[in-house]
Amino acid sequence: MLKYAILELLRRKPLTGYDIKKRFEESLTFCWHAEHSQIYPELKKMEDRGLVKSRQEIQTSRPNRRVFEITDAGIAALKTWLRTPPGPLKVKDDLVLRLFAVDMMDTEDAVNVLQEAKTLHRERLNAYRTILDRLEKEYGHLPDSEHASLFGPYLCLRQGIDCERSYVDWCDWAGKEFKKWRKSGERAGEGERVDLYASGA
Amino acid sequence: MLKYAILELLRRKPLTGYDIKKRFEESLTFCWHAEHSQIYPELKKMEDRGLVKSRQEIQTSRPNRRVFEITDAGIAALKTWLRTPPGPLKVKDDLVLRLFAVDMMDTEDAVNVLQEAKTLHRERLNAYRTILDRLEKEYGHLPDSEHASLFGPYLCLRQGIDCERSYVDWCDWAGKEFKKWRKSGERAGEGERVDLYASGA
DNA sequence: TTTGATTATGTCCAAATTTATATATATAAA
DNA sequence: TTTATATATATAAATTTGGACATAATCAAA
Repeated sequence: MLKYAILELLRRKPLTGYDIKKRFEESLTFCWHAEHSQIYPELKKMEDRGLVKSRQEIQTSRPNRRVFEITDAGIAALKTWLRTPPGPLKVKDDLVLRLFAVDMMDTEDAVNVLQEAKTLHRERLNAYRTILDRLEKEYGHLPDSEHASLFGPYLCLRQGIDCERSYVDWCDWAGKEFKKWRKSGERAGEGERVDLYASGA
Repeated sequence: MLKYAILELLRRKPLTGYDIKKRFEESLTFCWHAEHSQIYPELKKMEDRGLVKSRQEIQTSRPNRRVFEITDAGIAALKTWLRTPPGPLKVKDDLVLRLFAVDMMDTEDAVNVLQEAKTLHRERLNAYRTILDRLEKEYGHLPDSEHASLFGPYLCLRQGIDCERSYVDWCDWAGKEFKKWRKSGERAGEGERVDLYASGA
């Protein structure tokens, strides 16, 4: 799928691998993620298959950049993909997974982890809001804009914003709830092992 | 990390690979995902390293089950991991990624995709709510429960619930917004290509 | 003013993870 | 009769991660 994520970016503007990586980080973290060591080879493969084409830009101060541009074949491939049914959403959330076993954690560790998560997600939230605000300022109220290609980002950024806000709120709530719980005297590892599921299954 | 996700489940109760897969699907989709073709080999590796141990249960009607149980070494490994800082959250959301290019999609396709997404996420939402409700019925108000190991799930399920509810709402909103937009006459592919970012970068 | 961190570009490779598929068997439910 | 559930094994292919290696400017701190 990485291929299509890249095509969606290139459709808007020619970019280098470096740019693509940054955009994933800055504005698409709520729906995609890739390391640069994956992006560069992928671009190469895509070029071999004619989905993108590239040109070197010679620079003196910085390493030369290779700028990739989408081709007609790339646009066609993107359109085809858009018609295939989406697969399941996959999440790997290290933090929430840890908190599942919060009763085994030191109070300090748990509080820190929640605090850091809150910071991270608030930053993302702000980043998305900033982008959306700027778009609205530059192009007017988005659903009415003449720039059809901005409508998708308008929808998606809102998903990111909603999602991040709910995450931030949850961090707050969970932190408070946890502190109360610890104060009220529960100790790590106490109680029998209990399963989450009713019947033997 | 899969290893730790598994340990978190086994800590509560011995399970087969099949059980583990089901639990991921039923109650942890908002923070973890793995196929059974990944789970079984992982369990084997974990057994080699002494993190879990297993026994065969002979069955006549069904294939024999191999039930895995966490060892002391497994618990120790889990505790150690809990003290390491969480890495970044990674999401691959096929659907949202598609919608980024919603201006290239047929109206019908887009509406369908949003509709299906809504159904899926509402199902998950209900599943999480059901689990939480049952836990509260069985063990009382969770933060006050004597079962310390339920406090983590209490926090995490709420994260899942918040997150899914926000997703469901967004599907509704996005669907309406999209229909309005299409009615108001914007046509696919219209307008110049516009970049999401201000400065050349 | 030297030192270190960050940004801007990438390449390359090994290792680990993950997916996709095929193969089994047997019951029960639709 | 097909599909779903329960229970796995096996293997190839693809994806993804993590880290090392480059280079050079700029920016901030000591």
